[in-house]
Amino acid sequence: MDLAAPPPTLMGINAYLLSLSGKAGRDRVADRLAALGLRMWHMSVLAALADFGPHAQRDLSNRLGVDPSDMAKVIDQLAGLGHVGRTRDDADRRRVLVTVTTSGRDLLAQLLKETAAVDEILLSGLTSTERDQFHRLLLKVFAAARPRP
Amino acid sequence: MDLAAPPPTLMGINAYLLSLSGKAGRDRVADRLAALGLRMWHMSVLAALADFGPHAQRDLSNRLGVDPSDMAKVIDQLAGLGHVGRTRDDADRRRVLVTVTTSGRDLLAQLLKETAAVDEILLSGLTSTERDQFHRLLLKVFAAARPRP
DNA sequence: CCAATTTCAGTACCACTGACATGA
DNA sequence: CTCATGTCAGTGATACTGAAATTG
Repeated sequence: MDLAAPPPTLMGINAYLLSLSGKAGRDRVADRLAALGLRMWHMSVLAALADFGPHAQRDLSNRLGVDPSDMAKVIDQLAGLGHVGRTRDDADRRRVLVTVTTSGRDLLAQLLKETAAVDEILLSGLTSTERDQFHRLLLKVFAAARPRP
Repeated sequence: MDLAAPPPTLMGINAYLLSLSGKAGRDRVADRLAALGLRMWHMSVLAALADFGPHAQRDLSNRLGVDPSDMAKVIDQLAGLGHVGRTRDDADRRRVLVTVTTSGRDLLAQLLKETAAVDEILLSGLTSTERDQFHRLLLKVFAAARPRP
């Protein structure tokens, strides 16, 4: 008996496979980003700002599904490194307008290379056609899994 | 601008999609199992015992990728509920032989129904053909993601 | 004496909760 | 006064670390 083989019963459960594959992927990304003192949320914030422009801090939390309490720390660190700028909104001075800097865009490009390398590992067993299929289906699963009302 | 839309840049990263979808699936399973006072590892242990027969505790840890320190607690709880039996191995008295009981098998069947319900949610956006495709590809991704030497 | 297995206590990390200050 | 926003300290769950006890 192969003592390393996973139980066939569990291999039939998509939630189980998804959960462990996701954790493995997250850990691999985390390892690579830890060398830069960053985590996945830092990349998410930079991507949201690059894609959609300046955000109020709360809008960033909503879009990325991150707790506002944690978002404060992430923005703090990115601002300290000069990757984002933080200015009070003149129209509504409760709001903090967060914008990405040039160095932030450069950092994002670097982080995307790291995640691409992880993707290459995760999808190493798939052909080019299968990778396209998987990504297309995973987007649908992501959309169905996300809503947590 | 849709303030809820996720950044397109992130939607291109499989590791990101996998990580969040996996977490969402794990949370949904956890919610359903929490009502029974159980977690995903309890189900994993029962499945391994049902599929492969009795295990030494350490072999269970290796097969499922769970820390031996945590496995002790999981086995303790399952034994307390009468779902597994624990006996010292006569051949090597350092080892504890864990076996699944009838009530353990019944519990496993019940837990599998819960995970099937979660799978139904996660795959709700996919056709029958797409579900087969996704599961087949996810198995390959799982195999590539698992090894953490 | 050294290695393997199980067990326990302590640590680190992450996500969330609740309370507070500021401002609309 | 009320509501929204941002900030901070604390909590709970999870995973790992290190050491002790038992046995080979």
